[in-house]
Amino acid sequence: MYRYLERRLATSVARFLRGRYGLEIEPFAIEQPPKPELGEYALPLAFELAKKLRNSPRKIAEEIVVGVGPIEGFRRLEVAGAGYINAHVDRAAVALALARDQQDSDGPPAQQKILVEHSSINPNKAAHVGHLRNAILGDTFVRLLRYAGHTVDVQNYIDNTGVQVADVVVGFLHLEKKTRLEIEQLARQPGFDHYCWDLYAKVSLWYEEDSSGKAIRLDVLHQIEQGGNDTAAVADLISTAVLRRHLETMQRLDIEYDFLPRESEILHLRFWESAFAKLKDSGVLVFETQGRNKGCWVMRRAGTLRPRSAEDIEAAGQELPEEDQKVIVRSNGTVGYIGKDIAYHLWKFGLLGRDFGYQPFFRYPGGHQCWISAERGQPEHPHFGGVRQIYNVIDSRQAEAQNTVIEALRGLGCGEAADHYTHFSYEMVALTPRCAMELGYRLSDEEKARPYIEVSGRRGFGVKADDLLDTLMASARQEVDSRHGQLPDSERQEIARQISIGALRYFMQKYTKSSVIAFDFKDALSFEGETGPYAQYAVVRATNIFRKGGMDADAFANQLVSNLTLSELEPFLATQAGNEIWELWLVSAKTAYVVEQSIAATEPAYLAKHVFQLAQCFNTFYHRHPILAETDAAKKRFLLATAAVVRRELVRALGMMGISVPPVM
RNA sequence: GGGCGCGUAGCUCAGAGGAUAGAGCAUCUGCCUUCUAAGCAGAGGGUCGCGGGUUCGAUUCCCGCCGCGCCCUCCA
Repeated sequence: MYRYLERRLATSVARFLRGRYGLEIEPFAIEQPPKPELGEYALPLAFELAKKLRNSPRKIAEEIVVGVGPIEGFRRLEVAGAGYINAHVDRAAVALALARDQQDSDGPPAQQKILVEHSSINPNKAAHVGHLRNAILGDTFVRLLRYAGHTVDVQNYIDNTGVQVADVVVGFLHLEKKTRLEIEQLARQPGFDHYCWDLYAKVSLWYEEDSSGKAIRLDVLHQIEQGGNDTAAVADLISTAVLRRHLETMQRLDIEYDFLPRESEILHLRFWESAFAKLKDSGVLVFETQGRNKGCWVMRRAGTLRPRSAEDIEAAGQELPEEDQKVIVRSNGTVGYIGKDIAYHLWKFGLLGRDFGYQPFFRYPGGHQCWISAERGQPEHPHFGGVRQIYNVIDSRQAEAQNTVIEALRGLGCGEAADHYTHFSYEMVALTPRCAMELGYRLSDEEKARPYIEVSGRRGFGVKADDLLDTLMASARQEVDSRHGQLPDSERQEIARQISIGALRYFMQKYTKSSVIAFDFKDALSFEGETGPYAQYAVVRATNIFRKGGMDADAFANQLVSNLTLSELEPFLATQAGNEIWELWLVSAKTAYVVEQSIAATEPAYLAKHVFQLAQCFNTFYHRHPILAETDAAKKRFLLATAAVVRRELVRALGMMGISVPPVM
């Protein structure tokens, strides 16, 4: 609604500017005035035009206000300040449309499938807070896209043949001298991923102390990549068990996947062969015959194409400077991970000419089936890949690698695919020095002085996802017990679960992507202020009003759709006194607009801010208007309608954040 | 050295050409006989890293510095 009116306003003003002055200056800025009584939209347009039209901003604004004439859905335009044009909407009409839950119709959404890749955790140890940020951002983005009407496939890429898995295999076979049977037994234990966490740190330490380690690692890695041997079997056993643990951890947060493509299939189904041929033919890859990278197939690293003078290019010829090279195929003939990634992404866009086999892997309690790649799959399976648009939720440290893959696609003549390849880049989760010390890690003086310290799997340094969830759960449970001791244990448990998830998911989404999260238990465990539970609590309060009043909140909201009339809203919104409550309706009307912004900017934090604003406005309203005590029947109905609509929008927006609301708190 | 990002209140962060720079936490002062205080109201707290430039207007855009982080391996 908000978005729709903004467009209508822009079109009308643009039409006038064209007709009256012959000006084409769309798009122009449309912002929100600082106070509700100043209207819903503000155009600073006249300031810009002042010089062009040789007139004062105020005069121009007046001319525009008079000239544009009436716009459907708007009460009036007026000049304010030194030359702002403020637009006032027809409040009651907007509110009625909102109460009726009328969605802006942009025509049918494009039914093109979108592919979102997120999580992609190395299956060699337990997931940590950094992985949680990735998965939560990715999952919320999926929910946003689905809310906007898109069909989305969720993929979680599994690097089950890389060095990280090899390291843990080295740990089991060479350090702990475990047999395959013993590893199998361990892998069935509940905390297997946590066991691997410690083992991985132990192996990393051992490499530093024992120089023979690196050679063993290389040998193990080669055997894993090759497949069809005992070492590879052990690696598969370990990575599959850890993967299951990761899926279970994410399940705790209501995060599910559709498909798990594995690197082992990318290798064994020879995806690279097809990609390599294309890359050579198109000249994206060149064979280096001298210098450091002699004998390798290399390509230009993304971001190194600097504008150079003609002479420079002449002198350098076709040569790619060594520092701008990225090795894709090593001199021993093996492929690096960017090469595999290029092949994988050609598959995503349906440009590779090969496909995975598919096997069912994990069934979620709701019945949803998650598939995994296989060399020989089932004949019947859903179709994955071959999409037109993709989003990769990968942290910013891989920006250059991601851009290199995009440039490879472009170089292959797949510009269309490259344009629809979005690296959903976000900053890492680090620990505050205080948090690191609380966890018992020794820090150097230099580290203590830093604002944050990077998590390191190699050092076993970080906060494990399950541990954080457990801590949050215990803390929430304590709060629930202190308030609702009379409720049965299972109910208290479920409420605590919802609150702990709400706290965690909100925490991970309230920061913008470009901000490093310096993790601290104090902030993450907070249930007050700008947090998930704050927003959940606002909904619970709204629910309570209806319950105490002998009504059902959802039923009431549903009735409004057909029941409510313009004349019931008009008297309470069109007045000065209505400003404060109108703000609540206005913020509620913005949900669709915020969703659009969040998707366009790949920024879930916009949605989190919106949720908080809604909850905050509602709490103020709640405090100022004792609804059930209201004696004026018409006013009471209006206040109830307000509560019902805000509640609906809050539940909806929280749902997109993957946060559900308990019945009581 | 090159690339990317960050620097805003004591702390953690929003804001990205426009109206008086915001929020949460922390500190202090009030408010539970009321639809639940996981809440509300209020107070203090700012040379928006520094210096230039563009503009009617810059915390926001451009340039140059300074500080911090990440990436730049025939690792993934």
